[in-house]
Amino acid sequence: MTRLSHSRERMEKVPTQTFFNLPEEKRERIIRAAIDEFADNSFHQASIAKIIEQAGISRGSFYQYFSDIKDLYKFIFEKSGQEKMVYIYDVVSKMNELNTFVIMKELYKAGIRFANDHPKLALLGNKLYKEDISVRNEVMAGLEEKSYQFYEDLLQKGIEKGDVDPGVDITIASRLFLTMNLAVVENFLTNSKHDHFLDDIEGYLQEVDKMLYILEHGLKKKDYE
Amino acid sequence: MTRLSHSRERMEKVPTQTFFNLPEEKRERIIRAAIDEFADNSFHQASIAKIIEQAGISRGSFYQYFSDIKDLYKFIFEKSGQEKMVYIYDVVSKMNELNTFVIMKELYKAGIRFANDHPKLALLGNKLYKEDISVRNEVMAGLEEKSYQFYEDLLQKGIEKGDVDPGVDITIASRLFLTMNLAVVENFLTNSKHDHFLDDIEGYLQEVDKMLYILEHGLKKKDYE
Amino acid sequence: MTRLSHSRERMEKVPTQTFFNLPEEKRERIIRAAIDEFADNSFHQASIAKIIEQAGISRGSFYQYFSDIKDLYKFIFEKSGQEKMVYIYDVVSKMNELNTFVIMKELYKAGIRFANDHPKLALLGNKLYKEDISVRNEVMAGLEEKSYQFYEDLLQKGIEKGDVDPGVDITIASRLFLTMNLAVVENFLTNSKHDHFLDDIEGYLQEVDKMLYILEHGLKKKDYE
Amino acid sequence: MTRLSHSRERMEKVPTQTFFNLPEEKRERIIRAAIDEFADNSFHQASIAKIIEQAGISRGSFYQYFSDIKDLYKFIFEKSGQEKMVYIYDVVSKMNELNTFVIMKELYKAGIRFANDHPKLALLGNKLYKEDISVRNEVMAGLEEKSYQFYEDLLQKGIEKGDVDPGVDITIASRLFLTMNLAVVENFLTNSKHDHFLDDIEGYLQEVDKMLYILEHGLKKKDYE
DNA sequence: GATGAATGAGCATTCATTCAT
DNA sequence: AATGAATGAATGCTCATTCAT
Repeated sequence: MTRLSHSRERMEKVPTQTFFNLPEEKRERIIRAAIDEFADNSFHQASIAKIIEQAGISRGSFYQYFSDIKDLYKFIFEKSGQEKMVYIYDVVSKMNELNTFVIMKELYKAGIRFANDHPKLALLGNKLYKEDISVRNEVMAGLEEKSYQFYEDLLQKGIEKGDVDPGVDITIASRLFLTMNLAVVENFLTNSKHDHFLDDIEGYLQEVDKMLYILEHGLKKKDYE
Repeated sequence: MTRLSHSRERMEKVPTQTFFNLPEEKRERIIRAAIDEFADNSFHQASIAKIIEQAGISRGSFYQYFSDIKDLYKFIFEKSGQEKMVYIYDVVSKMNELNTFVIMKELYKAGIRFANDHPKLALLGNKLYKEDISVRNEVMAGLEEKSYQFYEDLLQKGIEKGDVDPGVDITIASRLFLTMNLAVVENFLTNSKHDHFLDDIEGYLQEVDKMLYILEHGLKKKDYE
Repeated sequence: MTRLSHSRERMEKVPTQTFFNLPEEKRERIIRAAIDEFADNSFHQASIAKIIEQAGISRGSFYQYFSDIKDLYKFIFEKSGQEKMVYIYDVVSKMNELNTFVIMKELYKAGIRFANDHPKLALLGNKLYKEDISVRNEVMAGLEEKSYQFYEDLLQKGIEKGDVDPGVDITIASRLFLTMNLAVVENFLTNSKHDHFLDDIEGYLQEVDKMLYILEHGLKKKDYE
Repeated sequence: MTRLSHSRERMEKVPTQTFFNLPEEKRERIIRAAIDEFADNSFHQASIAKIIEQAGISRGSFYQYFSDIKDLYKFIFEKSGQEKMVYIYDVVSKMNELNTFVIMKELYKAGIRFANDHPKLALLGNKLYKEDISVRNEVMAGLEEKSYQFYEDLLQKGIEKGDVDPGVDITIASRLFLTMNLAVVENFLTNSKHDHFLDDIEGYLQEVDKMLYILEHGLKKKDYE
């Protein structure tokens, strides 16, 4: 199990070096076409034909850059993750100073901003979470675990700081947190497409507040009220 | 002429009458094959070829029973819904008497029991919620709205009963509730497949309790502790 | 060659006696359905499925009445021919007395009236003339020859009477005559469908006169004018 | 970006560029197979399977050349039209000088010669005129009108020249002319297939003369004779 | 490195015909 | 005599992948 790395060593680079040697303009065209296709279709529905057509490259070239469509999917997904990191990073850097629920709110906000600036990347990412576990495992390759770990750490620190109820199950809470995050982004994307009430992103963030209120305080009526 | 109108009056049934005229054993075989296929594949991935092969019927026969694969999908989904209702009904009948959070818990439990007894049906139902909105609309035909309405009513009554914090946004909470329910079932199915710690369903229900604890009390540390 | 009748003797009746034993209402329903289908579709496009559906009979029954769709086609075509005869008969009975070109005109008129009263039968008949020679031979079984013979006789008598130019080739003229007749009916059916200028059939007959004028006098400018 | 627009500008060609890039021998094989199939079958009866089998190409290749069978049909029909033009052109170039009935005769002769040299193309063309109006419109796309216009112009000029009886209805006469032309070619093809009396095309042209005699002088007995 | 033609297994769907009841 | 379920060959079409140039 520790020797997973063994099989990795022998793998060819994906995408191939050829792809990275491409003039940037062309490489970008391919990436853009792939993003469009993966944002519009599920992994299995996505078609190489559409991508190469929109990118304006030949069928043969595609296979010189990627061994199959999964390679491309992985690559795009990783790129998207890096892009998202830019939005998350600010929050992470302040994780120790701030109150846990403030951090949560900021994380949600970061997610919304990312979705606002890069709707297709956000869509694509959300789509992946709906894929079959087998697809997810192949494409994300353990990255999902990392996400959970991140949220678990956040909650653990929250307990230590005295913000979070130590009675909660951290594993479960982290899953809940991630699920809600996805739902929030999905909801945002749906609404922004139909463009009602979304002239300003701030308005939408208020909706998010309501959801976070529930996450923070629960649904139960407070006795002291 | 009277005859003609007779046959005309009969609405085109889906599946066809032919299907219902089949000997039960054969009909069941087809249903089982369809459930297997839809539990393993997304709507678009599911293939008629696999279904007829497993069911042991001819290509032509399939089309004498169903006008296309969507018909079959719809039929299976409705059947699944009816089956699930059996599990839900008990809870619904006691909805007025019980505390809202107890009801929620019972609803989650019912979902788990359904998933335990009919894992493939549960899987298939969960899969549908991950399909594209267009697929969902075609197959569910507004049933999704009904689900949300059900939860909204539950919460509204909860507020009236004094169980639920009137400050929460009901729409958002109901979505959260449904999303979590799906996540719970998905989690159960995943774990029960890998069969660790799930020798008894009761053990798993304790996990659910933890999730519901969060939903009820939130993540925030209680000051009065 | 004279013994064609030999192979005929051993043939089973088409349609079967069973068909003729049917209650008239049902038999008519089948005939009507067949006419509709054959008026809308070419021989090869016509589908048994549509006919039995519209007629409200079972698949099995169809094959108890007709050995295949060709049988039905033949039967319908013959019936149509008999119906048309009703319109032609008047003219034929006066063939000896009248001027040949008057007869021609009356024949065209009879064709138009038949098409007006039974548009579907006329359509179906015209369609048959557009079918492949192989289809035509199978379905009409020499009836086409009879038509030509009829026109040839008419022209021959016309020559004898002194109406028709004895210099014309009768065989060719009869073909021309039949072709034009088909064109006239087709034109009528097309126009009556789009229903302009066809409130009265008389208006249309004037158009026919123009065509017959050409047939009678030719296109050449008359010197004595 | 300039690249992208480049590929976009290129209209989608039918057949595709791929088809035209093919080695001539292969392209010819496909064309020949298509002509055979369309000469033997109606538009709806014609099958891709037969064409690719005879042409010796794969199913997939077919769809790389043509988007569907209609594309191929159109292409073959246009090619056939161009080929026919070669035969017509001589006559057209002399249209002003010659007597109208001489032109007609030459046009008929050109049609026969075309049918003699390219019997399958002629057959296929004739077949198309028998197709449903919907098929004709899709494939010919208004070309039919042009044919009628051509004949109408011929007749109009004939009247002006003093050749043609100004009393005739040009529209009707042009239709008659086209219909007869089709009948003549059809007749020729039928006879040449059964190969009696057609050892020399000249013999057949005499038959045509007889038909044109009728078209010119009409069927009526000339009084001045 | 780039190309794009070739491939064939795969898909859903239709249909005339048979045959046991 | 009537039924209608079963069949499977045939249809058009898509697609990821290979490979010679």
